[in-house]
Amino acid sequence: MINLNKTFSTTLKPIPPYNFDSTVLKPAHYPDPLKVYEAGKYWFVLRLNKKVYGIKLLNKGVVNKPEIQIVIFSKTKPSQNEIKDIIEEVSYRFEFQRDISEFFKKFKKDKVLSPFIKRWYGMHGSCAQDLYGLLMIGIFLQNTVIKRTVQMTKNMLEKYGIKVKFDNKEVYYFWTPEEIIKIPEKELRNLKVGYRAKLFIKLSQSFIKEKINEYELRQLPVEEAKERLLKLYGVGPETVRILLVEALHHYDIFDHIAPWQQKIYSRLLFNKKLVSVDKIIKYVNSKWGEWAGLAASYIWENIFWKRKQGKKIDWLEKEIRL
DNA sequence: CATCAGGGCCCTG
DNA sequence: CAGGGCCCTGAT
Repeated sequence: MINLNKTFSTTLKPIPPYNFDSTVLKPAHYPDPLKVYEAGKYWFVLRLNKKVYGIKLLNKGVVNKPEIQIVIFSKTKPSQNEIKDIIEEVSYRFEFQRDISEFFKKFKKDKVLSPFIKRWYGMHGSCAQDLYGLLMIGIFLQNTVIKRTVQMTKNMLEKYGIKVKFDNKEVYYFWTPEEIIKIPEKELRNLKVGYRAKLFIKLSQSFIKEKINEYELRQLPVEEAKERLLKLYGVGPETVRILLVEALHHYDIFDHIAPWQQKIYSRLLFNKKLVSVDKIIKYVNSKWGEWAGLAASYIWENIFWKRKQGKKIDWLEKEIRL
């Protein structure tokens, strides 16, 4: 267990509109011990430049005049440069400086989208993990049910991850690639991750050897980033979609739908049980173009927020199998 | 008790 | 390009 103390705090001003809660928390995600959320508050662990920080975000503003207090917890007092790097990284992950007002201007009167925009005005995409961390999550999701995904995540984090205590919260984060490649595959398999054990090792080796540079990937156009990520062993169309949309924040891609998602989109967009994947993709892209990915997320997250807020949606429960 | 699909992907033929 | 196999687990 790593104990961290409060060492720095400041207030940031994201570009409006910025909706804090719907940006930091994505109820469509499976429950994990990687963050703690309370209304207007968010705790997570940041691994940056070989150091470990606890980060607390506090909503101090409103959607049209957003202010976020960021509190840094660390072992030693961070230097000015360290602080600058941390703030830059957190700003990227939560899109404090991304102006998406164009999206709202363009679609506030859109027949389909307008009610969702009204409800979640200022919601951005976000990802508290780095690319490597999200990739690990992507592997946990492969070819299984959510219950087992949750179990595998817990097993692996408790054995090989780091448990960080700060601000009276306990939050986990992932191991480093360097650490996990030293573990024999058999030992990983003992944690009931199955064939994924091999993937964790191979992928971690790729991150070290091929020097997969997240910062470089962030600069690439979506198709180029996609091409590079698909070269990774164990990364296919669904995992790459997760990485592109969440870790690399691409709003302009909507080209893959897994079967369980197909059922949900069919209901949400067409009010039908099952519409072909091809038809859904064409519909979303033709309607919302370069904003297709973000538009889809407004419709997608909305139903999961309703669920989180206690609304019973029988057909949805059947599809997500928690 | 046995069988099987599941929030994919790789490999083979 | 289709289809089998992979790990394990809860559901049937």
